[in-house]
Amino acid sequence: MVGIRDAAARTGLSADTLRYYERIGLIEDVTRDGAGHRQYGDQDLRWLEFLLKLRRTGMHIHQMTAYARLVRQGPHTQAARQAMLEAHRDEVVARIAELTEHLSALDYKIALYRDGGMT
Amino acid sequence: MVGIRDAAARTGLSADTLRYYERIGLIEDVTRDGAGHRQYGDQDLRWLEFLLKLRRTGMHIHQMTAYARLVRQGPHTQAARQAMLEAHRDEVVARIAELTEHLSALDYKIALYRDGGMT
DNA sequence: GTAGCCCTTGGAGTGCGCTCCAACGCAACC
DNA sequence: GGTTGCGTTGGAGCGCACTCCAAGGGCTAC
Repeated sequence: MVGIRDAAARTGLSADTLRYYERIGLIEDVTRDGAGHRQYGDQDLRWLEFLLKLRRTGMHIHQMTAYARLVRQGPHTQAARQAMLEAHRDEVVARIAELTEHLSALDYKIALYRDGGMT
Repeated sequence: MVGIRDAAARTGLSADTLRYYERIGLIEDVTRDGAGHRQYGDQDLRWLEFLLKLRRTGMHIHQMTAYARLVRQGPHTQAARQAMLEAHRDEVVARIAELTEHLSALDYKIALYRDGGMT
């Protein structure tokens, strides 16, 4: 069990963002210590790391809250969750393809500069 | 020479965005017809397509305006422009690597759902 | 000449994802 | 018991990249 400061340091999110994520329902209500301070367990940290992966691959916050809601609703939402992840996966694949394509254009332009062919 | 509507259609940007890009100095003042309407030439369209590539690879608007400013200043800024593009290229490569890495995590999770291993 | 349409402008508004703030609480240490 | 330090809350503010709006101008068709 770690405080919000440590949870922030471990996940790379800010303490403000952790509180924000809780507010919008991305994280289930975190347990509190005697002073009312949040205490994050291993499960919380793993969930946060997973959320961060979704976020860093461009999933929108509202989709993430939808996914989180499904998780909370229990095992009968597995198929829906799987479908969400698969749809997102396809978007990530497409994004990688787009970046790779534009990268060649960028490389081509850089080569022109290197050859002194640009004015 | 095409009007703003056609330029928007061809580049995939909106007419509003084209005017916005001009306002912030991303595009040099576009020539106008008798009625004061913008007319985009081939060179303008090629420049817009290049801007769009930078944008779609995650370059920030203010970096793009910096690049545009260098182009306007003439040939003696070639080295600076090349450096900007190379730095951006490195970011794109890093971004692709990150996406690819997170993609495996996503695939792993999807496989768990497929095997019925998730609750 | 008037209706319809597309364009112009400056400026305000929007949605996203945080980020910051003031006011306060509690616990520990001197 | 005062100070320090870390946390709490609700709500306001921010930066980005557009996006929309009202008011108006000019061309074309009828």
